[in-house]
Amino acid sequence: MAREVRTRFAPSPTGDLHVGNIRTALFDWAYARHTGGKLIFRIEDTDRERVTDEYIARAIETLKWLGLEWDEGPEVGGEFGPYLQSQRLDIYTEWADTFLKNGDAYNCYCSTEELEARREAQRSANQAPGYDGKCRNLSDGEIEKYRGEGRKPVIRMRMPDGETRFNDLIRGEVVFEHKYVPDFVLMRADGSPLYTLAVAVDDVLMKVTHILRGEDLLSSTPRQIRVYQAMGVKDEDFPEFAHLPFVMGTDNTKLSKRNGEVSIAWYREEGFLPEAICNYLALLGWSPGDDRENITMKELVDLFTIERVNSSPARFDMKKLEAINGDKIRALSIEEFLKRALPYLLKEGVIKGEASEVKVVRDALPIIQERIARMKEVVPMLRFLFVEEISFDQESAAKLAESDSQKVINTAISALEPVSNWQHEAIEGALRSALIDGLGLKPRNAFGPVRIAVTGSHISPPLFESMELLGRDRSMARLKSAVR
RNA sequence: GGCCCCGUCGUCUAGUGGCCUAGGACUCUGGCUUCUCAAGCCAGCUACGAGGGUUCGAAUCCCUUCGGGGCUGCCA
Repeated sequence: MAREVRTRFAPSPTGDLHVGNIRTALFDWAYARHTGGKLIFRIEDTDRERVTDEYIARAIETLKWLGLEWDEGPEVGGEFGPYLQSQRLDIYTEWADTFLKNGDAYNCYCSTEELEARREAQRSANQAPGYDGKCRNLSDGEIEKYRGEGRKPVIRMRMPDGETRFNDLIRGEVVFEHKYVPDFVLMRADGSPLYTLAVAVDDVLMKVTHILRGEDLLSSTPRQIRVYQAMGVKDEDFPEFAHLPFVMGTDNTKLSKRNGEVSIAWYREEGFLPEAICNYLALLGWSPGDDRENITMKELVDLFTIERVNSSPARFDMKKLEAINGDKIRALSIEEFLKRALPYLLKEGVIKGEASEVKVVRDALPIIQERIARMKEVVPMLRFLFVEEISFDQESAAKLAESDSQKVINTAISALEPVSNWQHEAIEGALRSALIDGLGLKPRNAFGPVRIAVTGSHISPPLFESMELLGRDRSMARLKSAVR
């Protein structure tokens, strides 16, 4: 009875994969891994006007970056391929013909304009809009007449009377009366299949056992089930459905550009770690059941069950993602941190990638590791180490020009001249005795001007370590050039 | 309009009739620490949408209601 679990992630890449897509992919992946089953990655590109090769390639890249490896699909193949629906057109045609032959489906000659007009009439008569079944039982004469007019038919599925009842793993039993499920189109007049046909055929042929997908597809489920039935699949062989709650934007509307970035590519550029994105997304609609929140991918796999998935929608919260990202960054080893930080520094031109630069970066990472929430922040944090001339923002420049600041810097220069052992302890010792003990300043007022002179900003990594990393010559030069 | 789904702190959630004077995390506020910024630590604010039942007892069960969302396509 225990058939192997086979889940599938089947996006229709009409753009970059977004937060909602990935949350679904993550759950599909986690469930497959948890059960020791297989994850199938299938591209739903029956609408080739909107799905491009470029988007498909980016979707593949994004999943790989996140570490959501699939067992069957593009690049890896599998015995039930091909995994691009655009390459399976013959299969859909064949099934549509079978449905036609068996009377489960019929040719519909209604034009788009006619349908729209009738829908409008239904609406104004306060009836539920939907196909009225006009072509369900056409006589030979009528068919002849339509053909004579040059009409090309679409293939429409016949919904029988009755109801569809299924057990959603997340929502429990759901019932749809067929009077609210009109006959739907399986194939366009040009012979191209629609989602409703392709998705059901593929799930059956690819032996998918569990369909985890967004709840927006909940009301299309009876149509899928209808296709299974027409294909002759037995009830007990139907896939199980689990409709995941939405991930929404902060303002309670669907997540979009308006209320938070959606594209995973953006999060990557910004410096969110893949494991942080997965960790956070896992918490949107699922929880491990105890107070744990910072979990690894392995723990997610171990703990993930559909039973623990929530049924109510979740709001996406950037702040919390950032908090988790910060935790993940702090958990990185220095080598790993370095590996992940380098691309950002390279991209912004902070370093060219020379070995000497990389060494400086490696030495600097420990002091900034707990100060950043996004990897991209390594750029402003470390830039001062690699520029010839530092620049000041207005506030810092003004602060530096104050006479108190000038006095502090002059004193600091004198105190630092004799320091030959340029280690942060020695630097700190010299500055403390000169500025705190000598001038009687509070640490804050003592080190502030020095910090600005050396790093260019009143916000920086720890001062003494920064000066050590910068080196004696450059540190002194910056102090001196800050004197007016 | 119709059908379907959903409803615990601002947000994500724990909670499946007594362990709940509702726990954790993020955010926010205050404090400690402190060379800035962070990190860390401590404290605080704040929730069972509403109304009826059932029960000795309800966030948990039932009904109604209100609110939010989805679908209603020759998109997926």
